[in-house]
Amino acid sequence: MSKKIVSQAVIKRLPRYYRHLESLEKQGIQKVSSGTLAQLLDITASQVRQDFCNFGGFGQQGYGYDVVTLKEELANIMGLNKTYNMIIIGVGNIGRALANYTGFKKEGFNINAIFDIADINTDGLSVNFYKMSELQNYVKNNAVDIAVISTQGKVAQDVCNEIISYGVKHIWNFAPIDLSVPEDVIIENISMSESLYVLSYKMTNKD
Amino acid sequence: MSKKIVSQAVIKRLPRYYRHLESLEKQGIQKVSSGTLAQLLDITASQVRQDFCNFGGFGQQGYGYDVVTLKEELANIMGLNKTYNMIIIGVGNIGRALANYTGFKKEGFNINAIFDIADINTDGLSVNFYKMSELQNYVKNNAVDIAVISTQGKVAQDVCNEIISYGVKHIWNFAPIDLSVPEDVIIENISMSESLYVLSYKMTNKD
DNA sequence: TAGATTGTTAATCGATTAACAATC
DNA sequence: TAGATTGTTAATCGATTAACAATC
Repeated sequence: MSKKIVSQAVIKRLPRYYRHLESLEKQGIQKVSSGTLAQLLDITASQVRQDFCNFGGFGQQGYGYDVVTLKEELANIMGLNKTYNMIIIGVGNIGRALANYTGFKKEGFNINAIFDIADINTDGLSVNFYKMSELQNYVKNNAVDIAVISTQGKVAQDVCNEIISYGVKHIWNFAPIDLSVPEDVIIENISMSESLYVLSYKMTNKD
Repeated sequence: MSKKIVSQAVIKRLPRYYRHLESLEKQGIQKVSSGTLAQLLDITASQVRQDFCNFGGFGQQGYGYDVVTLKEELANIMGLNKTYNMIIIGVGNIGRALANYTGFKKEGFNINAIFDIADINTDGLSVNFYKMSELQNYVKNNAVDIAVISTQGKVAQDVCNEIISYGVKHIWNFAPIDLSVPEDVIIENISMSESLYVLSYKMTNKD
């Protein structure tokens, strides 16, 4: 059965809903209305209901949404109930930060290894380090659901091609480049410089 | 004179155009057509021309766009021809990575100081460290165009309020929270977890 | 029951795409 | 001149907002 295609705009709001629901849960709040969620996300109540309607609707007329249930539904939709094995390629500042960040683990994202071309300073690195030459062998012997690319831009495409050739299908890309990948490979880009330039744009063009 | 309002979607594409133009320039390519740019960004040529038309249009019929000129125009539009004084608040993994990253400097983004509540390990930190108690005084005596918030989510709103009270007007937020700010404060959010969850969504829902 | 609030359809708004005259 | 390609208007498509019957 083919699901309705959910728009990119909706998908990007899901993590925000989730975050606010976590916070409501922590505050011991049991139910929430589309109006309240709308205020929290700074969108309209109509949009909140439309968004959830994409997935079937989780509310109850006259009551609203049960916080825990809605949170769990969103976790399922986003695949946060699963475990992911990840590796990082590129031990720059970002690679190092990601390797040492423990926050993703509680949602099932495990960072198992970090790779670089060069022998690097592994002081204070809380993940096993390997040389790039060991990558192929590593991927052969270990599950790798997601490869994080945190290399410099100029080598990112080569690294990307290499890991895809080893069978990795999902890439989280921090390198400042638009990577080309085959149709069946899923890629998500995050770019600090793009974000900073947008800030700079806003500063330069305030009304 | 009030400028035409440029949509968020267009603004987000500007850094990508810029990046590809830098690359074309480096390759020694002098002119580029909307069609070629469209291929590079994986959008339509029509959209490329519409985007530039928002700012007046920089091309020449029958020829295309001059790479260097277009790049410079976009730099001006995004405010990359200026210098920004920045401080970082929060010496976690991300704060540390940003402090040590030197790549933004060449576009005029200078990171001058980094703050934290606690006395932290300043080994390998390439930016001056201060305690939060010194923040007010620092802001009084030094220009701060942009404050980067890289604290934990739970203290981010307090930190945000504090720096705004000292007169800082522009915030680059890495904390996983939707900050409330006065109307005249400009904020740009970047969220790793949101990006990772979008990836996880795509993996879970590949049609 | 009366009030609240959802799910969903219809209306509106805005962004993307198509088309083409202008012109280099 | 002929071919290429822009800038811009019009058409289409998609996302957001409004409205309201259903119902808890």
